[in-house]
This record gives sequence, structure tokens and C-alpha cells, in this order.
Amino acid sequence: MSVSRYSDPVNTRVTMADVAAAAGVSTMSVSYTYNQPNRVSDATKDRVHAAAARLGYTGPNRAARSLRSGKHNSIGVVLGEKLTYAFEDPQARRFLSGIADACLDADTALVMLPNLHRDKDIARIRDAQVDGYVVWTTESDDPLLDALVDTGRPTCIQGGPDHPGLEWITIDDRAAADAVATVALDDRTRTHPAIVALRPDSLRTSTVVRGADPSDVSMPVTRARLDGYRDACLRLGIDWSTVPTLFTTHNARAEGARAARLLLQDNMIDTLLVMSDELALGALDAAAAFGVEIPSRLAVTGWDDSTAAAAAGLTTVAQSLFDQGRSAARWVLGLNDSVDAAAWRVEERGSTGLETGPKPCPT
Amino acid sequence: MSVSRYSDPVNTRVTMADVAAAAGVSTMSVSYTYNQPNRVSDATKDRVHAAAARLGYTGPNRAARSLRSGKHNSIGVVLGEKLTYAFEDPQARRFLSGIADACLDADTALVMLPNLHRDKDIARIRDAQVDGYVVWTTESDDPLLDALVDTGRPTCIQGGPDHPGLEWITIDDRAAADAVATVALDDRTRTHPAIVALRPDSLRTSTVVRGADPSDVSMPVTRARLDGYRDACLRLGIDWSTVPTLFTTHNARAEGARAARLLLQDNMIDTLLVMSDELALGALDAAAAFGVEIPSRLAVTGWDDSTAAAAAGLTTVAQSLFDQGRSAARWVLGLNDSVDAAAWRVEERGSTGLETGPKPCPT
DNA sequence: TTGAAAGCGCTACCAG
DNA sequence: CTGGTAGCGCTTTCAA
Repeated sequence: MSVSRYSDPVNTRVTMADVAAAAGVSTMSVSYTYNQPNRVSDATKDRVHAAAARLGYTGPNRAARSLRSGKHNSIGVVLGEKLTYAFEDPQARRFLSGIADACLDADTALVMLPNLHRDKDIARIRDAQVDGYVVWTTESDDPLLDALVDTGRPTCIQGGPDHPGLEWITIDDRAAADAVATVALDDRTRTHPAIVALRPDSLRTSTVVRGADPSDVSMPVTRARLDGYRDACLRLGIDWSTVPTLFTTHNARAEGARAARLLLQDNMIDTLLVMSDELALGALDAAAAFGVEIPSRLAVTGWDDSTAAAAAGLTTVAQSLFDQGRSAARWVLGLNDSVDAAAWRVEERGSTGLETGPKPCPT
Repeated sequence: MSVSRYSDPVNTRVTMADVAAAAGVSTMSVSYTYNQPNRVSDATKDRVHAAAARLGYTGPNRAARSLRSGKHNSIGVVLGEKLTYAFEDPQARRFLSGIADACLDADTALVMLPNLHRDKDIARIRDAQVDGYVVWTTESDDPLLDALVDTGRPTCIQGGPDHPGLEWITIDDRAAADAVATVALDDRTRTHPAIVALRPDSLRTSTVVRGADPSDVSMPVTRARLDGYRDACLRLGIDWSTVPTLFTTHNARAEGARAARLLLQDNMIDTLLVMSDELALGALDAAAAFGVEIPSRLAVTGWDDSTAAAAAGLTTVAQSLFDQGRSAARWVLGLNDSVDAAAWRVEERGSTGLETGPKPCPT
């Protein structure tokens, strides 16, 4: 169980020049054999491969190749949190899966780059040996954005913001929020909504605001959804200044339950418009614990269309973050000329219906 | 929304030599300023920093640094599946989180390297610009292992196998399996166990075997757990040759339910020893659907001590994969001299008790 | 504490 | 189709 941490490399370093000498050709022929095989005669290729096999040469050194060519064969994924968070958040995971899928096609490595908004994070991201970046949604005023523009490398941001010089991919969050809220409020059958919002910036305690002003929110995703919920309220004649919005601290089921417990202290509330399925499922948990009937007494909407949401009968906004991740990465890798428009739809289920409630625990 | 894919770098490349010229010092003084600041006088440092700021120099080019020094400031994580799987599997995620945590401490980048067991995967992993590897458990005969030894880079494998020249970290799976099985069989109160095993190698259809021979299984984790379950059976006088083992195709709740449905066709079965919580929760689902009472009619054990397992009252083996990931990565990074021994314990809960069943749906 | 020289291993460029 | 030359940007080595 004990291995020396400083074992010397078993193979002395074999270089292209060594292979060239052994094969009796020039270094360039070896380089071409690996990089532009079409340019090289079969005879030469065979000699090179034979010599390489004999010497244990495993191909061009990547660092040297990167230095000379400026290419890295890898893509950076910037996550606006500790990586531990990225690996736990279901939506981030789907997005990452999509990126990974694109990388597999392109034989590209995937470098994870957390962005905790410290200077050193920006430096590390800027200096990373990658050919481009896919960024998980961040704030409009993130100084990282300018740093990414300066790199001159193709960059695509999921969810925005729409920063000059950078590409982005998102659904029309505002329209989708309006649509799902309209389904829940069901042409004024319900008139007292409350909103459970994703955390803005680095909020560490949850806060409730009535008549929240979306333009105060710097996370573009949260802002657009809030705008959409408000659009629906205004259109349906609901006084926005009375509508409470609770900003959560993180995207987790227990946090959603906590939020719902708080908001449901107001007995008038008949609708919860929730910005993620995780949070919404927590809200359903809390409603069940309080004996609040869904949907007759309370309607709940989520966002993401997770498996659990479908199982729980939760009305939600469906968007494929896998597709968005894949599309963003493929554009960065130059496999697509443009990022595909991201589609969405409202999945209408029991949690906003008038008859059947959601099954509380599917088996 | 349209950005040129080929925007030229805004900043013309600024080199160390440029900064040195502007500061009126040698290139080496610039290099020392960034890499060994203690060696440089404050006056020189100030001049260098001023010149760097003036020219927009952001620090040494990483590719050149890697080529010259042979160091990369990054760590490779080898996952024995498509990355999409790694991001979805709860256990793999916890392990990744631990690695990410160690990387954060060490200011090290994290490179994800899928291993689909094709030649090109081995080549990519071997050639990756990383200083060492953390490997998610793989098969004993994986050719990757020799390739990793050849790199001469520190490598630590979670769950084994124990390959000469490579470090590994794991719990004593065999002892833990023995212990949890002993709890379930409860001194011969129950006498007809069946086993739900993690998939070995690249099995694509689930198969049932009676008296399975652990030494036929190439995944060291699965083998050790099977060994442990058998140890318990032999000690308690249960005829191993009659004990069915079902090898699943993947680690998912629905697959666990499917496995349980199959195994419970034999009415004698009174115990399910399951190698993951995901699968075990599926088994509980199936039992509930059949009206099979837990634990009076059927005992179930899991593995991993997930949150869901605790909520469902599932007896399980607790091990911290986060800690294992962190410990493995810290050793690879040279922050620890040895990998910490990984601890485990049996969490005894209602699913193996004699009185209370698990709560089917916690809120 | 500072500097000059050399070259890490490779590929762009140009020539044949 | 093949090859010579030059040099990517930096750090190691040695010297002062």
C-alpha cells in the first residue's frame, strides 16, 4: 500500500527527433505522420510507426504541441460555484453531461474551472490551457466576462448574461415564466401567488420581498423569470406590489420546504410559483406536512421538468439543459456554426389542475 | 447573438521578454518575480509589476511553463464511463466533490478523463497535461493501469484494484459486506438471502447466478462485497450454492426494483443484500408494490448511506466517498504523505429490524 | 540578488 | 510528398 511519491519515469523521454532518426526520415515526416497522415506516403508512415513502436514513442508531447500551435484540444467549463455544488445540482449536472457528450465526439478534454469570484479564479480561468469556454450562468457584472473576451477564445454562456463579444444560449425565461404562471393562476381562479426565487448573487440568508423589482436582480436567469411571473400577474389583474417573493439561499429540496413554510403563514396564498423543481418538491413536502391540499387549496409550479417532478405530478417548465450544454460546447469547438435556439414548453400536471392532486410518493 | 468564431486576440501576445525590456531588467528577474518572489528585491519586483500592468501582461504562459518545467498544476480524474454517467451517479459525484475540494486548496485545475476502454481513451489519458491521476474504481485487467504506471505520475485508485506501482484507497469491502449481511441475517432469524450485485465489467443484461464464485468477478469492489456476503452465509450455516446473486446492468432505482421483482418470485427469499442504496431503494419500491412487509417478511440492506437511505430507514454501509476523493487527491498532489485509511460502519435501521418498517415516504 | 546562455519538443513556414 | 530552418515562451543551469 506504500508507493514512492517520486518514482522516476520508467521510460526515458522519447522525442520526435529520436523516432525520426530511428526511422531514417526527417522530424517533419514524423510530425506529419501524427498530424496530417494524408500528406505522408504509406511507406513513410509504416517506417515511422515501426520506429515509434520500437522506441516506445506514444505520440507528440502535448505541452510542446500547445506551445507551438496554440491549440490545446480541451475545453474549459466555468462553474460559478465550488465544484462540489456543480456536482450536486441536478440542472448543472445535466448541462455538464451535454458538454461531456460534445467533448466525446470531438475527442476533447474537459477542464473544470470553478469561479468563486476571487481574483485568483479569474487568473486561473484566463490562463487555463483550453481552446474555449462554456460558462454556467453568472451575474451581469462578473469581471470574469471581460477577462474571457480578452482571451479571444470562443465562449458561450448558458442562461446569459448577453455580454458583448461572448455567445450565449438560453430559453426565453421571461416568456416561459409568464406561461407557467398563467397556467397556475388559471384565468383568475387563483389570485394570490407567492414566488420562490433562485438565490441572487451570493445571498447567504433567505429574504422575502413584496412587489420585488426584477431589475434589482443581477442574475439574468432569476431576473427574467421574475419579470415573466410579473407579466402574468399584471395581465391577470393581480396587484404585484402585494405578491411576496422569497429569495432562497441554495437550490435544495429542504430549502424549498423552508420557503413554503414561511410563505404559507399567509393563509391567502393559493399559488406558489417556484423557480426550480428541487425547491418546488420541497414546497410540496411542506404542503403535505401542513395538510394543505394540492391543487384545490394550493397550486405549485416548478421549473426544469426533472424526473422527480414528473413522478410528483408537478406542473413545470421543460427545457433540455443537456441539449443546451451540448450545443454550447459544439459551437465552442467549432463543430456548429451557431448555437441552436433552446426550446421550452410548459408541462401541465396535477399540481396546478383543479381535480387530481399529485401522487405524494411514487413507487 | 452572433459572434465571430475567429475573433483575433484583442491583446497582442505580451511575453516575459517584453516585460523585462519595459522594466529594464533581465527576463530571469521577471520569471523569479512570478515564481520565486523571495529571491527578488522589492525594488525589482515593483518595477516588474509596474511594467506588467502597463503592458497588460497577465503572468507566465502556461504551455511554455509546462513544456520547460514539466509541471502542469492540474490533476486528471479518470472515470470508467461516459462523463454523463459520472455526473449522474450519486456515489461518483460525492467522490468527485472530494477531489474538487482538494484541488481548491491546492489551486489545481481538474481535468475530467472518461475511460471507455478504447485505445484512444488510454492515449488521451496518458498524454493529458496533468501532474497525477485519481482513478474511479476499474477492473483488474484494465490496460489503462499499466499505461498509468508508465507515465511515472502519482496515481491513486478508488476501490482498487491494487496494481503494482499505483496507490489505492478503499474500505475493507469484504469485512463491511460480512458485517451488514450479519446484521440482516440476524443470527439465523433469516435464512434465505439473495444478493443484488453491481454490474461487473460491461454486462448489458442482468443475470442471476446461484452460488456465484466471487473470483469470477473482475470488478474488485463487487468481488470483495460478494466475498463478504458469502463469508457471512458460511459462518451462519447458510448453503451458499443455493443463494442467488443477480448482477444488475446499471446502478439505478428502477433497476433495483426490477431485480427485486425477479428475485422475489422465489417466496422463500427473506433477505435482500444489495450493493448500493439506489438499487436497495428500488427493491423497497418493489416490495411495497407486492405488499411484502419490511422487515417482518423481508429484510433489505443497502450500501453507501445516502440521504435517501436514511430517510427510508434502510440499513446500509456508511463510507465517505467525499473523504476518499479528498484524501486520494491530496496524496496525488503531494499534500499528504500517505492516503488515509478509509473508515466504514454499518448503519442499522428499520429495514433489517424486527419491529418497525421504514417510513415509505418521508416529508 | 541578478543575468546570459541553452534548449524543453514541437510545428509553421517555406522550399524543393 | 519530404525536409530544413526558425522559434513558440519559458525555466534550468551555471556564473557573477
